[in-house]
Amino acid sequence: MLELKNLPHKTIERLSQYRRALLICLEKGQTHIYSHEIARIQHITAVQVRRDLMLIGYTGTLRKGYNVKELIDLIGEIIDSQEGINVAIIGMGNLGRALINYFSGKRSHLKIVASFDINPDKIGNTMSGVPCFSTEDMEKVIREKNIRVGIMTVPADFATQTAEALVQAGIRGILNYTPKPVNVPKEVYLEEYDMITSLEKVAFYVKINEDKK
Amino acid sequence: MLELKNLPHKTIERLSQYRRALLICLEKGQTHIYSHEIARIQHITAVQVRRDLMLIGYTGTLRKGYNVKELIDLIGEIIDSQEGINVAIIGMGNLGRALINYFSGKRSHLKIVASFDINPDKIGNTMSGVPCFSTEDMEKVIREKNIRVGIMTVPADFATQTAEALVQAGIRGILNYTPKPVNVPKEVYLEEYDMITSLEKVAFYVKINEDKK
DNA sequence: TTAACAATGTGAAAATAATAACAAAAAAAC
DNA sequence: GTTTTTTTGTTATTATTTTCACATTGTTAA
Repeated sequence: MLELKNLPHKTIERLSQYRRALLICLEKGQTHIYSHEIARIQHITAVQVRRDLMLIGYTGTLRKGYNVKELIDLIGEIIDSQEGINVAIIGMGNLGRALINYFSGKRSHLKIVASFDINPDKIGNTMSGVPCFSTEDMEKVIREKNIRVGIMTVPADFATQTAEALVQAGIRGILNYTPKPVNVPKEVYLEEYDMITSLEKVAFYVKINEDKK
Repeated sequence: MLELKNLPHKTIERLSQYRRALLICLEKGQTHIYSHEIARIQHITAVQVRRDLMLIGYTGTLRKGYNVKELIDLIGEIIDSQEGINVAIIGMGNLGRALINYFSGKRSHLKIVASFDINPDKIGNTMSGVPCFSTEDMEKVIREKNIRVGIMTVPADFATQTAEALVQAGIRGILNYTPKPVNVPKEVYLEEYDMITSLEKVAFYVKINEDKK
């Protein structure tokens, strides 16, 4: 059987991206797509696409390319959890709200079912169908709603305690958007992303490009 | 001379992160730090830290570690642009606002000097000191204010045209937060980040971990 | 003084990821 | 019906990134 565990991390990321491109193609009524078409959309090479698809065991049709619908379904089988995964957003600031709007209804297997905040004005409200609870009730709500992934969008000063509370509540994965790295036990999958780093990276390469001339 | 061009991309990202950790140490009055301390904060190995510092030519003191202040300054010399870089945010939705709050006053060499939107209610306002202009005036403002980096936080449907307009205005780097990949000429540095991909990746590894048991 | 320790710095090796090269075969062109 | 073209699938190669292993050397402690 296909060993999902051994798929390169980068391949996982690209599969998610291929699927999104493919969903757009499907909407447009396109039934087949060539590796080089996917590649052009994603700014990568066609070989890379074919290799990724090879790794997941998908076979296209020579000279016709890949069946859009089939490939979407296969990627879903690979990366999605069969029973779906419930997600919570912790911190209903601008970033938390951006994420809720952004995700709402986008992926059926990933459902944002709760948000948390400490601001009493926000608690009890609903946004894009997602109810906001008090951070104090986090453990209770996470267990009741079977929430397995938490997205942290709290201020940096609350990062540590939020991560601890999530772990305490039995969370299985954390996506940390605060600029402060957090520690979790190894059975919790942690992905950190820091916007300042991305911006500084862009600025660095802009500088380098200018020096070059 | 040190060849900045040849620093691995990953090293650049980590340097930005080391600096942030170091700034916190500096605030706390810590004068020296060991490689394994930096490593623990960033969830990486001490060897990785030492290797990165070796690449930028920084030498610590045996058994005392690295001088926090010196290292912060050196990282600044490496990744910052001497004359500073002006940045614009295009799209004043939740994400755009989150970024403005997030960055404001954080890095002196990276200044967000303008934001753009199509909503007349937002145009003319100022947020965290950043004035909002009409998207129609983008080229003019970007040239006048010497903006070199643009952060795209517009809805996906506007991604393509926004990127084209930025390129047209002579931008040198783009950080694209829309879920739609864009095309730019090779002299413009492009960094794309997609929140759905990150969330799907977390969900995937959560699934894998659970299957394992 | 000298042995043990704890840290840095780095060449070599391993792991991971991307690219090149090309065989195979369906479709199109002649 | 044969040749050319186009596209997939895959092996081999190269490039990048991380880790290992260990020499080196201040510092501490016996």
